[in-house]
Formats: sequence, C-alpha cells, structure tokens
Amino acid sequence: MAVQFINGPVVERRAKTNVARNGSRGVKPRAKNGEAAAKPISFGPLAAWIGFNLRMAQETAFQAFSRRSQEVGESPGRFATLTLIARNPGISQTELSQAAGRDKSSLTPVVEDLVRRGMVERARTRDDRRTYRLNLTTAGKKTLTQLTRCARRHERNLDAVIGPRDRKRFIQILKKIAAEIE
Amino acid sequence: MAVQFINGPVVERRAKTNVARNGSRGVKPRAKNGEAAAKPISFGPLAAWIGFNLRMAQETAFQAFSRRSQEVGESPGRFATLTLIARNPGISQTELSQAAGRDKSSLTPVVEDLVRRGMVERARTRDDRRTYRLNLTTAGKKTLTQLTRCARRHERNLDAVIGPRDRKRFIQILKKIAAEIE
DNA sequence: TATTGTTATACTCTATAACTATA
DNA sequence: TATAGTTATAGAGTATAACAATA
Repeated sequence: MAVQFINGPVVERRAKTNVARNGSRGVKPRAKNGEAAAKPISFGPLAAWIGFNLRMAQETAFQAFSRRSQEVGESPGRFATLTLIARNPGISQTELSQAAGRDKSSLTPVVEDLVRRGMVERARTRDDRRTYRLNLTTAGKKTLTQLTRCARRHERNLDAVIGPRDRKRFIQILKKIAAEIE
Repeated sequence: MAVQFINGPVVERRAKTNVARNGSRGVKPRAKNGEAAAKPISFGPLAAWIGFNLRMAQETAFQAFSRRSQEVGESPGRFATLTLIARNPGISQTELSQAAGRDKSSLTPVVEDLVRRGMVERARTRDDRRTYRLNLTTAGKKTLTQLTRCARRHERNLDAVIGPRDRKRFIQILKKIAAEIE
C-alpha cells in the first residue's frame, strides 16, 4: 500500500491480477533482478503535513485491524455496531445510528444482517411500539469477545510502535483533533 | 458527527432530513428545553484505545479538509491525484495507481475526468506507445494551487491544536505507524 | 404533526476479470 | 507472453426521500 492519502479502501483488498505491487510499504519502487529501478515517486510537501500523515497512519492501522477481524469472519464495521449494542443494552436503532454518526436508514441492513446471523435480538418496546430495543445474543457476545481480542492484539502493536512514554500525550492530541478541528 | 470509528463517510454529508443531530461533537446527546436528556451513549473501552482515537481524529480532520476542498469545487481525492502528477511530471497511469495504492482500473475514470475538465494532459510516449505521460495543464496547476492553499489553512488549524512543542514527535509517531504496523 | 424504522434509489470509491493494442 | 490502459461489472458503505405504523 502506498499513498491512500485521500480515499483509502475500507478493507484490505490487495490487487491480485492487474497490479504488480511492490511488497514494501515505502514509497520507492523496488528494482528487481537487474532491471532498471522504477523512478521513485515524489510526494512533495505532503510528506511533512500532519493531515497527510494522519491519513496514512490511520489507513495502515485500519487495514491491519481489518485483516484481524476478517480472520474472525467479521467486517470491522460489525465491531463498531456490536460494541455499541453491548455497552448500551436496549439501545434503539435511531440512537445507534446517531451514536455511529450515520443516517438511520444506513443501519437497517446492518442490523438486519446481525439479526439474521443470530448476533442481535430485536424486541419491540411496550411503551412505544415504534421503537426496537437491541441486545446482543450469546452468539453476538461471543463474536464481540473475539473481535475485542483482535482489537487488543492490534492495540498492543500500536503501543509497541508508539512507546509507553508518548502514549498518553499521543491519545490526548488525537482526542483534541477529533473534538476541535473544524 | 459521532463515532465513525469504523467506516466513516468519505466526505461530509450531513444528514439533513432524517436525523435529528445534536450539534456537538461529543458523545453525550444534549437535553433540549426541559426534555429529559437522552441517555448518554457508552463506548466502553474503545475510548481509551489508540486505534479508535486515530480513526476519530483522522475522520474529523479529513471531513474538515473535504469541506475546504469542496469550496474550491474539487473532491479531496483530486488533490491527491493532482499533487502526484505535479510532483512527478510525465508519470504514467500505472505508476500513478501504484503510488496511490489503487488498482490501475480505479484510476481510469479519475484521469478521464481530469482530462475532460482540462486539468491534465495525456500524451502517448514515443518509445512505448502503450503508456501515457500525464502532466498538469495551466488550469490544473491553478486548481492545485487553490487546493494547496486549502490544505495549508487546514494544516494551520491542526498545528494550533497540537501545539509547536509536540508537532515533530507527533508526525514522527504517525510515520512510524504507517511504516511499521502490520 | 412528529418520530421509528423500512424501502427505493442513487452515489462514490474501490476491486476483479476480461479485453485491446502494443511490446 | 507480458504490460498499459479500458471496459464491464460488482460490492461495500453511505445518503436522501417518501412511506407505514404509531405516538
């Protein structure tokens, strides 16, 4: 993977047929057995910018987590949804969509899929029969546990890269960006 | 915007009709005039995780840049493409796709659009008539200048949030994540 | 009238596979 | 046979608008 500084793919989908990828993450294409090296690509001033590097780091980290969650057979998006339901038992679909920052219509197929696969239960509420209460089933809890394990391993890798000294401040800055950037 | 810790929309598309958004970025829904406050949403352990915060920060920053580039009438993706062509004059479409980490087929409509709108020139090479050389036109350079200006304003905001003391180390960590996380 | 969830529809970005024209 | 670029097609994730049921 290389730039992705604008729109990265949501999950790792390595191009298999069409592109002869160079295996390295770096910018410089590799010369292979005696061929002339392909010319290195320049990214200009971008390489020094925060926005660019934030994008690249997030992209890489997200793809790594994607791979892990796919080993469990789930998309990373399911982790989000399952976590929110687990931590907020009985949440309604509208509340869930607001928490996730999505339109409620976007959630319909997601919830449907989770219900169909036995991860989530829906129950009408008594007092307002328009809404559903969502809860995890046993299977849903199990899957969430697996995904959480993936996330922890991933997190350990990030920790190792960052180092204990800077971790706190790093997260603090990320939170500040999420809260304050317009 | 709220969670987006998994799949954020690529550009800011505020839900206008269906969702009653609370204006704050924060997690806690606001109580409005005497109504009972909606129950606050819990994110569980996620709130302390690097991956989660990286995602949230990048999402917020990216959306902010999206808004700015849309003021210029371009998608943020065009900034990527134009920059790469500008910094690597005569680059081929395949090289461009590799630099961007995308399949070359994904680039066809993008380049086509830029050529149609007079931003990019394509010329067949003499020695290998399969490949094109891509270059910015005057209009393309002008647009890139505008986008670069957007990016600089955005970058200043990020700088202000991070503060001069931590900036260098912050970028260093982001680069390390992009390079080392598996 | 307002809200919850669904449906219909469309858009963006991306990929894979097969094709063409060249090498 | 291999490569550069195109075309056809598909899929994931998202949105808007209109709707039925309910409040």
